[in-house]
Amino acid sequence: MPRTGLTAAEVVRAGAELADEAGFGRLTLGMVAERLGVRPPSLYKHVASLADLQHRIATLAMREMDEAIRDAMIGRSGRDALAALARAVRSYVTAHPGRYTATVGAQFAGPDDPLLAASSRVIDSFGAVLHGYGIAGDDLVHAIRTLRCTLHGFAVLQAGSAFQWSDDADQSFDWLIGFMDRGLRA
Amino acid sequence: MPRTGLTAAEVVRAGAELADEAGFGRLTLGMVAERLGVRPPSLYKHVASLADLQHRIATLAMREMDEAIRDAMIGRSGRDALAALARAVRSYVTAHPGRYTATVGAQFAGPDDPLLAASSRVIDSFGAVLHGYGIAGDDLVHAIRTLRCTLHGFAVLQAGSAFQWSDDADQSFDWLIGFMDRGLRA
DNA sequence: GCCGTTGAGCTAATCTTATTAGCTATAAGG
DNA sequence: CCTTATAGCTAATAAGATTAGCTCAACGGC
Repeated sequence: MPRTGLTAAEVVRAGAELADEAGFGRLTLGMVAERLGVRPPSLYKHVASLADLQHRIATLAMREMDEAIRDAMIGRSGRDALAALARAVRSYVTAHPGRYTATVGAQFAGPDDPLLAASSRVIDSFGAVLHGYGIAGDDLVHAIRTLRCTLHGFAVLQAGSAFQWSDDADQSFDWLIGFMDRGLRA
Repeated sequence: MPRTGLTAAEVVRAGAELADEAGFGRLTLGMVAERLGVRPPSLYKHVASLADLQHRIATLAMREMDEAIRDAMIGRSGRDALAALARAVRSYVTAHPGRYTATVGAQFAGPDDPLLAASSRVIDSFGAVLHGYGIAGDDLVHAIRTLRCTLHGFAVLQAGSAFQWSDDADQSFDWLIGFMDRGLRA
């Protein structure tokens, strides 16, 4: 019984990879265990349940996406920042559809939920973009929600490969960015 | 063994109601069977599997939403039509979160899939709105996709009750409509 | 009104997966 | 070297989907 020296982080990583490969909805603890070379019950030493693993994958996704967004937005503002943010989201979701899907149904467990913290950081980047558009006050919260809806909608459809977007996907995405840019100019 | 006289439509209806009540992700054949007063295996005389039931619920949702949208849009054009469409979607998703969620991961089974037909009719309404904005040609397909992303994003968040939107939800939704209206004016 | 056929609904059984209980031996600290 | 905490294991339970095969109610033809 050689100790594998597993950590919770490795379990979540394996789960995230499998979610991307097989689809979040098809993720099972058996798959994760096999990938890690252990038996399914052993995973319970690191995560509390399948639901817990799913929640951790969502948290990982939010953190990774936050980082990708921040990297992409450095030194940009206005429409340039908006486009960078949107493209970062698109890249992340395309590369990690399973992880993004984990965030879709995820609920915050409480005020200390790390998923909440990660989500808030992403929202902060939305706010930063809107700052460049001179949006503030009451409008700010409405605009943040609006931006979130739009990008989330794109991301959900992308993650579910619901797009039949033939070869003009890039053009449509550019159109989407222009659409948001116009919409944010009051 | 009194024959219940069940039909596939009734099974789907019961499934849709339960999805709205308990959450799409928690829907089980056992729940549906109990609601209908039969044993779980009996459902297989009407639907092929749980996945089939889920797909049929998605189809029902698309049809119902299509009808709601068409009713709401009658005699309207331009921003008025856009607002009517958006509000119809919002009403439907609020009333039927489980059914809408069924549409999220749904895939088209083929060119004859009734879900495809129902979805196409909804998309037609999107096109009708855009017609009022004078959008045509190459832009039309991009604008349809953009509108779909935005409304789908809102709907997914609404269905998942991911909004903490306190009491200013209506204002935010109005802002969303204004945002789309501005974005569609080229 | 009687008879045969169809199929709706049933019970029993199988399979997959999540999850718990309880054991064991490894690795780390003294 | 010895103690102890615990990672990982096997065995067992439970929920849920699904299949096999039975039975009898309803319907059409006579």
